[in-house]
Amino acid sequence: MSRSTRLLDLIQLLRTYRRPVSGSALAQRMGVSIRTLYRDIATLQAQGADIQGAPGFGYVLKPGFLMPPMMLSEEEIEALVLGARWVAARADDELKDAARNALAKIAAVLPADLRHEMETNSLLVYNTRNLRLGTVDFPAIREAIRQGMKIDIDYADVNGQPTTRRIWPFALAYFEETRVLAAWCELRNDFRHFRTDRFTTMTLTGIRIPRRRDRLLAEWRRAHNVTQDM
Amino acid sequence: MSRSTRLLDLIQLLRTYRRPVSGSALAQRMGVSIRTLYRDIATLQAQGADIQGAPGFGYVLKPGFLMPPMMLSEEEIEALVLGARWVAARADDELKDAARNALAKIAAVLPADLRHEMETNSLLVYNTRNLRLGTVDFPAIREAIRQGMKIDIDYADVNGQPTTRRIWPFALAYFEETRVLAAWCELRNDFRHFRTDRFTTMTLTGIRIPRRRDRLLAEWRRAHNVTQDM
DNA sequence: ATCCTACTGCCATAAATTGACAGTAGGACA
DNA sequence: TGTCCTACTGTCAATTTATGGCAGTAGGAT
Repeated sequence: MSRSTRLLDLIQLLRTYRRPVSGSALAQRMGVSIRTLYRDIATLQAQGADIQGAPGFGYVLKPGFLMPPMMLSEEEIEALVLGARWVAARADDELKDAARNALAKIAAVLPADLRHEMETNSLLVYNTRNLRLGTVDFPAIREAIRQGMKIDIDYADVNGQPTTRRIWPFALAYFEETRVLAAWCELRNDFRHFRTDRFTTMTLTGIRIPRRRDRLLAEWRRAHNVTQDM
Repeated sequence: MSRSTRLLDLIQLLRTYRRPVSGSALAQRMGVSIRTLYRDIATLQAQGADIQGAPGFGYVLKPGFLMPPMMLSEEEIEALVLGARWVAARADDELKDAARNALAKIAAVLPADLRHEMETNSLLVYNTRNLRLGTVDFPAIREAIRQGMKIDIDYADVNGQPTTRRIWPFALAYFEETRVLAAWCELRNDFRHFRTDRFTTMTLTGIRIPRRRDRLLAEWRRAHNVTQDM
């Protein structure tokens, strides 16, 4: 048996256990040495499997590695597909792929009739307006927001010279034709909004933002009286 | 990338396609030679994946492969939430609720860390343009499309009197400020587009459309040379 | 203290993966 | 009919990866 099929089998085997299993038991079931079993576990963990092991205990696969079956109503499917299509039409390529992949994964765990509903959904999105986005690397921005990392940008203000600022990005707002990065600005020591088409450069610093993203977002909402109820 | 992770990725890639894909396209996406791609396909088939391939066509993955998809990635969650927020901001109330419910159902199957990611996602959607939608009952339109039911509308054409038409709606297109219903018009015996803000009345007839929605959509796409790749 | 277990490093051997090239074949289309 | 796009197979040499064994560390339960 090749290693790749063995890894798939190992996941399935782990899924059948509710209580911890020892590595040697798994190794015996898979017909490999204990050393190889440890390597297989490590590989699966590297791929995102939440396998917990403790000395003297054994292994358990925490749920959340594979998608469980789901039920959605027809209208919920319509909403998801429509939203994903807007993302595909309007966001960057990486997010577009992510939307496609998300729908495909959801479709795979829906019952057949709903999957058909999803595939033949006919709510379409067309955009006629041009986006003015600048040359910014949006995946990098989203990454920085997710990871809570400071970034440096050169920003051309409306009335003034371009300035270099270190900011703490926490939200990205999608408007019809532009996108605006909401951040805490170290230069101004306050919240500031940056239109992405006015960036000239952007550098990830790798420095952690000392505040939690959701806290910054909540504070910013209070400060600007902005609400978005989803 | 190791072969085992590549095989998993390949399944997921195949899941995102509904139409046949050529082996060379897949090979390019996966970053391997065509020869290796053929070997990977063969390996997956040997493990039970129902991948159908035909010379001159490409490959399709039939649903129902034993292995459920991997859990959603952070980026996929971002894409779904962003899309749902656009729906919530831009669609009718029923669809907005549906989007919210869909996210809740998805959140319910996510592991804790990803659920947190979903809840604190900070890609926002703001719309400044006004919608010109008329007084149409959008849930009823969507229902008619889903069920494949004819409807009667009074439509004020640009250059002429309002006319009453019986139409076969099969798609609803979301533009920035308007929505357009694509339908087969019994009056003109051809495809026609109806801006929803030019309807004065709309009546569900309860009469079945004698053609399948996806067929109408495909024919309309051919006739108008429209593509939407999701 | 001791037992069961997870986990790591190292190493020599064995096995697999890979890309390249050449070639066969099936279906669509002109 | 011929041409094009594609699936698919065989072979081979170079490279990469997998494997088992062994020695050793460490954590937790009794």
